[in-house]
Amino acid sequence: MENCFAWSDEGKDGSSSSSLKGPFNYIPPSPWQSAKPSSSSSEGRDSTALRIHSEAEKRRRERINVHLSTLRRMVPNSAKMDKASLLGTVIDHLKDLKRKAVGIDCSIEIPAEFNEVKVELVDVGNQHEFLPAACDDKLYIKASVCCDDRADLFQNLIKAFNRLRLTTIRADMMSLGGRVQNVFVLCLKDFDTSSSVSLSCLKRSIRDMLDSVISCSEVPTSNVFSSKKRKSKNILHCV
Amino acid sequence: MENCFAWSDEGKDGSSSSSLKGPFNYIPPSPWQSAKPSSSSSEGRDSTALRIHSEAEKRRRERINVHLSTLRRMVPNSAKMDKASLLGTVIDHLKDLKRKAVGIDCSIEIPAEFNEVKVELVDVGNQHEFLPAACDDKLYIKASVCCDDRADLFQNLIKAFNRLRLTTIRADMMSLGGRVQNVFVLCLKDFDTSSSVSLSCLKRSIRDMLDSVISCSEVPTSNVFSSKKRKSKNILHCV
DNA sequence: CGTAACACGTGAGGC
DNA sequence: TGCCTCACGTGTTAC
Repeated sequence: MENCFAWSDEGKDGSSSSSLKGPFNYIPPSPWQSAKPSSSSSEGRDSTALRIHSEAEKRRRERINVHLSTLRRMVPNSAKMDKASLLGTVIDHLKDLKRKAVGIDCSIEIPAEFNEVKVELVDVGNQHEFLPAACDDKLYIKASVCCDDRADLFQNLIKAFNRLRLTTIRADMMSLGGRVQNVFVLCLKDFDTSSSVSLSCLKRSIRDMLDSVISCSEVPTSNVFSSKKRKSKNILHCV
Repeated sequence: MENCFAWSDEGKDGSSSSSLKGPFNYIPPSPWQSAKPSSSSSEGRDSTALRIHSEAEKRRRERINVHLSTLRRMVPNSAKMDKASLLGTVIDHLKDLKRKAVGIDCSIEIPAEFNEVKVELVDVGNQHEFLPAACDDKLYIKASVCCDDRADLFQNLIKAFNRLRLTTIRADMMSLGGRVQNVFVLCLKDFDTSSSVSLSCLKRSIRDMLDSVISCSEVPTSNVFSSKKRKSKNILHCV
């Protein structure tokens, strides 16, 4: 329904068919002899110009709306939002992500007193609407553990990740008073997005694995960081 | 364009009133006696309705455009971009930041063979057009050093930051083969955005300070990480 | 009935 | 000149 007024679509033939345009009954100055290009053909040309103009405008609107739809897919809970609100939340997300991107929001926190294991999917974009953690056949997972510091903890965790075919992309760590908080970003490569693998099942496997690693009661022979080092780390992260 | 011919839309009142629309030269039925509400006021009411309708539409457009302007300020080089392209770059930035936010892009790299000091302002938003690193009177700076690992390096750096009244927000570190790469996010609080402080001067101060700290030739008594620890870190960051 | 949101076609102005 | 972008007013639909 691009142009319901496009009666003489190509406009080649002298179609007086054009007549009706607009809601009102007008005899719009139809191109009487459209075959004749010049002379008094300003009318026919105008209608053609108007047509291609409105079509171009439609294309422009569509281009914008496609991008808006993409943005709508990228920010959560934005379905049924009007355009202005959508852009508003996009702005908020952008600010938020800019702060996150440089670590200002300090997502890694002081190690808690109690042991804790967390596993969550990492939302990396828009490729898969209901599978936001997948991107380019890679699934990203964030796993964090908080427990007593042990010398072997770190490599045990890495080994366990490898056993689950998870690649460690990045690790943040913070140690304080014999407690340690580790945050890992893991990557599951060659992830088949069409498979019916249960993500919650995968998450549970990782969680169980982490639980077993940190509850493995080895002697806390020595902390990872020397006391001197730990002292300097105390200065850190207090913002 | 479902029904472009829907002139007698609701068809309630026999309003041919709506008449003027479109580009044709009509004397728009101005509210002759606007004081008189009813009677044969379908004309006046319609024109009033049309007016508030167009005003509301104008407000809606403005709301959207305000947000677009904000977005334009938030993404670089987007002045003089048309709306569609602007939204496209916003989408790209959003994807990019989402990846950065979770550390997938692994901005911290393997320590290089040569010593290196980098200082850069952190772009955190839109508050100040030509001062993107400032936000809520805070100036954020990212400083990274790459040098030989020494036991005292870390706290010396922290102390030096404190001397410059810089708060350490976050520290990433990676050690490999006796070399260390540290990345700090620093915050300069109560930053007066209206002052004529030269940012390049501030950056130079920080850079000079870092240079002097890492070139201070103390004996590399012991590395920060134990060899066991370093081994496990080698597994890391290889993606 | 009002209100709000959207798509549409069109005039204006910039290369 | 022609194409592109934008703002505008309007028709239409949904609550």
